[in-house]
Amino acid sequence: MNQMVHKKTAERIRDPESVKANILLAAIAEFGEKGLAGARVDAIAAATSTSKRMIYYYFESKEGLYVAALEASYQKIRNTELGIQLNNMPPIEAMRCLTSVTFDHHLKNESHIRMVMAENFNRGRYMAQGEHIQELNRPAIALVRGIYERGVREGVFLPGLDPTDIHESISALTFFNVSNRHTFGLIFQLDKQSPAYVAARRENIVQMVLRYVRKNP
Amino acid sequence: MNQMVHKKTAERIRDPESVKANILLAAIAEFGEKGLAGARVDAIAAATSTSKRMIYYYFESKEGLYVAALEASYQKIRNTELGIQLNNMPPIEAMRCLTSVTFDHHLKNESHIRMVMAENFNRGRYMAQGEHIQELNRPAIALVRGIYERGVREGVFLPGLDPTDIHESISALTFFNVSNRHTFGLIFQLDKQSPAYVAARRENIVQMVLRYVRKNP
DNA sequence: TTCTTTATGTACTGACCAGTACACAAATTG
DNA sequence: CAATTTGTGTACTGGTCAGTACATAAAGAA
Repeated sequence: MNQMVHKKTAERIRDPESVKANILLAAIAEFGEKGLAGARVDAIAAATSTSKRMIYYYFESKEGLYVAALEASYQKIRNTELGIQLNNMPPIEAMRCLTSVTFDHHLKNESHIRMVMAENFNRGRYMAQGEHIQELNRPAIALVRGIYERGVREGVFLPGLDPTDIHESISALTFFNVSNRHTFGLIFQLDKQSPAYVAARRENIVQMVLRYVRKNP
Repeated sequence: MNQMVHKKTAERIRDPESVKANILLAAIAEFGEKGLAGARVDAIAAATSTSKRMIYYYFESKEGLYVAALEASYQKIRNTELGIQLNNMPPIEAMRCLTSVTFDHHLKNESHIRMVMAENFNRGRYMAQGEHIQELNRPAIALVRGIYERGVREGVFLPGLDPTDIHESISALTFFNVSNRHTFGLIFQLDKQSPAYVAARRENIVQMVLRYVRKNP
């Protein structure tokens, strides 16, 4: 056996909440980079200011940590979301703005996109275990619905469309632009990072959404 | 040491090509299910009619097998592709048909979708090593371009659009419908497998594409 | 103060798993 | 027919890694 040598000095100051938050940040980075199977608990521990022991103390298991990290990632993205006021724009402008901002938002948050990719690869097994991830996302629909219904009332949007469906299309187009850029870029020899490409693609997606919802003049 | 007991009877018949093909099928299944990091070479071996030894004999390493499986998956999908003739339809019908068939094709080939998801999660690192994956996909663009240019000539499509961009949008909408159905379905409480949902979503995507390319009457 | 609960660090273990050593058989070539 | 090349199976190994045993300190309760 050997002697444990603990620092008696250096006054370990306790702060459970910040330790947990610290672990979660490292976990999001690692899981986002490597996925559930590829991630290493030791690597996460090394990236924290604490030890592997604490990961198991607070999160039980690698899977437990993954669920918490997934939830934290959704929480984080929710907080940094669209601070813009769309209600005082005319509906068409608002829809254009929403789409364009969503496009940029996805581009700027690759790490979250990768968490979502990873979880879909797991067929949503772990997200189903998270308690309140679902509510975190509902507001997105409310946003689209608000704009859409206003547009219908004002007679500029085609009635009878489904806001959830519109949201899904916006998500699909903007998410894929980040998630699949590697294979797509390789196959079609596109530099998907170039400002010219990004600007063109953003505008094409905006047009696609607008032509879908707009009532023909 | 111990004695190797080989069957001298039972006449091992050699057929390298079919052994390789057999391994690749098992590899696509395993990598598609678990991803590169999650896949187990032993599991792949167990699913073949041969042994782990042969995997290393023919493919060098787990990564080597992964690259080959990815390529084989693209090859496979290419072979089962759209056998329909679109050239004798009017452009609008042809575009509707292409989109709708692509939608169903993606739904029917989850395994390939998952390989592509996995590879994008790897940031395309391995696909870049494959020799001819890229050419395998070019025909898809040619198809869209053909229909689009015909539509422009006949005056029913808006000129000035980019066929690659149209293809990307069709891919995004139909790919996302499969790739992200788990998280999306969970968040918005949709039964994305129900025939009613599938039919509605297919039609909405078709409309979205058509309204994008069509010249307004 | 003493007891209990909460929080923390270090070193280890046992399972798992990519890759290999060894043996050898079947086909091919000379 | 050798001799060589190609193909195949079995059993093992060395490293990796999720999870834990043990020890103990800080904070709070009694």
